[in-house]
Amino acid sequence: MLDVKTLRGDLDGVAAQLRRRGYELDTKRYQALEEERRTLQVRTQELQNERKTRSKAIGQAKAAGEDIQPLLDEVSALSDRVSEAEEGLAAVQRELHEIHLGLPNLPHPDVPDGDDESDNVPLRHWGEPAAFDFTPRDHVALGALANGMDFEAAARIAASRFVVLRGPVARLHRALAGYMLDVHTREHGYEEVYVPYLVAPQTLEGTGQLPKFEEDLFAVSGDHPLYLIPTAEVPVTNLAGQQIIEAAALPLRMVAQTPCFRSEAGSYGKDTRGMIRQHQFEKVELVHISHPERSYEALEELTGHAERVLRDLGLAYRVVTLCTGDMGFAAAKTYDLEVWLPGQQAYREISSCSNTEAFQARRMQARWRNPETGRPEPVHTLNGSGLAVGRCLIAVLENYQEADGRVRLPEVLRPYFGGAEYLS
RNA sequence: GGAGAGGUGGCUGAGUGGUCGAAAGCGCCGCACUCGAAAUGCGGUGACCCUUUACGGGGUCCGGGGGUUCGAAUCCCUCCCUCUCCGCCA
Repeated sequence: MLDVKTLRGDLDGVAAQLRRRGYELDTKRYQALEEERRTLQVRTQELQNERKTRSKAIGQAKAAGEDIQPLLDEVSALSDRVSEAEEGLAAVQRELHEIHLGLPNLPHPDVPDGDDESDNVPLRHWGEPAAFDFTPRDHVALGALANGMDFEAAARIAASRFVVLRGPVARLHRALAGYMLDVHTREHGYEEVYVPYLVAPQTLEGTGQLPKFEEDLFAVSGDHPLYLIPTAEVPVTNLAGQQIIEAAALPLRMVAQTPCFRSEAGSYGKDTRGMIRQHQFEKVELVHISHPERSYEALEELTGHAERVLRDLGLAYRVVTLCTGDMGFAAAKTYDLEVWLPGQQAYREISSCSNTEAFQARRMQARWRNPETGRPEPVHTLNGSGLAVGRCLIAVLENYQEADGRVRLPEVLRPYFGGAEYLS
């Protein structure tokens, strides 16, 4: 949610910034609604004040043993007028609130303009795409070779866009997640958290998935309206929701490994082969709850923490700054990490690190106490994959394959395999 | 799943349908006392929103929602949550 004070004070400025990311705000309608709201609110509060004062007087008169009937007659109609005013105000406020919930975040000034991913700006590279003296297989072929990746079984017991991993491949998957958690908790100072995978609608509203993107989610049938989380960002960031955090406690850094569930509606033709785009995948997620003035330093740090994993694994990657048109709804600035996949001869997204500034914090009322003002103010929230485990599995398989189809293990993963050099 | 108890400010915990955003204690902040600290005394100390250049003024909030009433923390309905006992279970 944007700051309503900014919206009121600089509506055209806000509209211009939203236009950068392709969002057209109807400023005339907004202005009109806002004026209506102001009038109604002032009027409503006056009426409430009158009712309060008069009711108090009745109480006093009664206590004094006076006849209160004349007073009662006098206020009899007032109550209805108050309710009427309250309802009118509530309706306008609901309408404004809906608009507010639908507005995407403002892009940071540094974010390049653009329409889609082709306008993203590469920032830096690390490592060189692996050279093979044979034609590298993709992960589907490698997985089949090891009898460790079974899409048919998954389709049989669930649906397409699921996978069953077996044996060494399943173990590699677990090792990757374990390794990431170990690095982030031991060396980067994150607190490991275990969170619900089903969350309430207001939680998804807090991070921005609802109300606009319900079609991307899986809802669960039952007595409670619950959704499967599309990312651990949702439950973990919301841990700060409805809280007032003392300044000394900032920043909070949390890491969680969770499955992520996405309906992938609207991506029917895309990445149908293999594990690239699944309805369920595992991710190790990093979340920062930051002091507002330090959130951009935090974004660099967080991105660095995700990069660290790729470097440790010896995987070539690049960092790109997303353009205004490719950024997520809640983000003010996003870096994507793209790993080299020999099977596709392309860099593919493996992590996305964003600063949402106060956008999510306002929605979920995540605040800190500013010692300078003594008042609660919104924190800044950041999140990033550190990393997407499924895609990381693909990257390791494809980058570490040898001519005979065997897969060598990156040094840092060998302790998770009893020191073995090869996956088996 | 069955039976019962309860959800009040940072915490503990009072609260009669009427001047209650709410006693008291603790905690925290300021001041006084002190060389300093402790103890003590005095004062202050919730969130959200509207309005105002400012000083200030006003409204809402006692788990959520709805109702009764001139007036609801207090009465009624409903949902959620917590605790205790029983059952069941990883």
